[in-house]
Amino acid sequence: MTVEAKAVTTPASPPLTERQEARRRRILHASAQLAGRGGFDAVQMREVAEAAGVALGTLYRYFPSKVHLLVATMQDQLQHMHTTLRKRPPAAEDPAARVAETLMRAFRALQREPHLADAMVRALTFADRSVSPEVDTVSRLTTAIILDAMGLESAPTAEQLSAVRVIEHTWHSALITWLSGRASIAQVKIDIETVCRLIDLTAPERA
Amino acid sequence: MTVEAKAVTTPASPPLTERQEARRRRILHASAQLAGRGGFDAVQMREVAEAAGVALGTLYRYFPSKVHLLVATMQDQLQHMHTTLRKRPPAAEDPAARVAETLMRAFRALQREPHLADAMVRALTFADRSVSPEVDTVSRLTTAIILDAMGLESAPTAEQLSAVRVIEHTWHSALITWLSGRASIAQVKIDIETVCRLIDLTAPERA
DNA sequence: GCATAATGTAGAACAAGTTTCAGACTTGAT
DNA sequence: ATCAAGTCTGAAACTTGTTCTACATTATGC
Repeated sequence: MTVEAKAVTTPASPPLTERQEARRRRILHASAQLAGRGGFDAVQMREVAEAAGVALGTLYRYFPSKVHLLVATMQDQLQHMHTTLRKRPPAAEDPAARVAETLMRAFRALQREPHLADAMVRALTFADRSVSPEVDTVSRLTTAIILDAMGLESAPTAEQLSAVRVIEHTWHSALITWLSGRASIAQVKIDIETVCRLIDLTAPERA
Repeated sequence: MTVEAKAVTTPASPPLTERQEARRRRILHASAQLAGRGGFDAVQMREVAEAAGVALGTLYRYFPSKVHLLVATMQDQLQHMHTTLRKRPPAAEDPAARVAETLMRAFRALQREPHLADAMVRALTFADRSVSPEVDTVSRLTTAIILDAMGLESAPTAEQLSAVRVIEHTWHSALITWLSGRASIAQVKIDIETVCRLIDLTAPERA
């Protein structure tokens, strides 16, 4: 039996009423919608507010900046992705290949909505300290997805966690180079496969 | 005798007059100056123009956007870094350690000017397609630095180039996490050392 | 049910990146 | 030396993220 990842969710500061939850949802939906065509620049706060049927001030109460909004959007999308990926776990045998397979699956999903990917990833890497908690949540989610894919029997070692961190770095940065047209899909694939080799290197057996 | 990296410079589109070269230099200096305290946000185009003693329109003729300006600033700084690093090549024996040592040295240099680092790295990862050529130049420079540090006897293999790409990804992304306060200096060090292990993995001897 | 604090709305106002434009200044070829 | 083309300047205008304000609506404790 493989290790279950702990639930990775927001701390849910104050409980929201139903209408508030609905507003929040409408906002995130509008955000993803606008991001879907046009990417980062197309997500204009006024438009998001209008599309969500909410005043600009309210939008800012829910998400204190455009970057907060887009990072929350990413969190939302990642959640979906995680459940989707869990449905059909990677087929490969060794952990490295499983992780590579999972990331490539995620990558193909992103390719279907490149503009949305652009908005989310750009926001993620552009986020400054004021967005750290939210970005951290996204990071934990990503880590959970990768650890899931590894299908470990037991808790990961410190070395393995380091490898996962590096994989995450590569994942984000490779996405950026692809989104900005400086790397091909094939190149991203190679980069992912290359970095996943670190997993073999840090397998506990080899100590 | 180790392989000499080819010169990595800008294509130098139209030759600039002396006064233009001086203007360009003043602009870059002002940019680095302002970035040095305050980071990305402190680099305000009007202020750069004023500090450089040029009109706003002129600034935009030289650098078509703030991101272009900051990426050019990074290019400039990297150039310095490269020559500085070359003066004292890394002491370690194996290539992986040499690269890690070099990157850590660069990292320490950045730590001395964290705000400047912030401005440059944020601009680099935020850059969209319109800045691709400039970002590419920065990337080639970084690659050159890493290959230099490896101290190869012969031209790098495709595998080694992949490893270098991944190292670069990790380098940028790790810097981001450090700059946004989500990773400690120690953590960045670990990440760098972890990813550098890929170099051993791709050494031609092991084929 | 009511007082009140919190939340939401509309819209103006502000900040900084970017664009535009008319006129002055350089430069380079003749 | 002169004319044309290209460059620079100063200043205003425009765009979009963000903040603020005055007022309406909703939620909550009593």
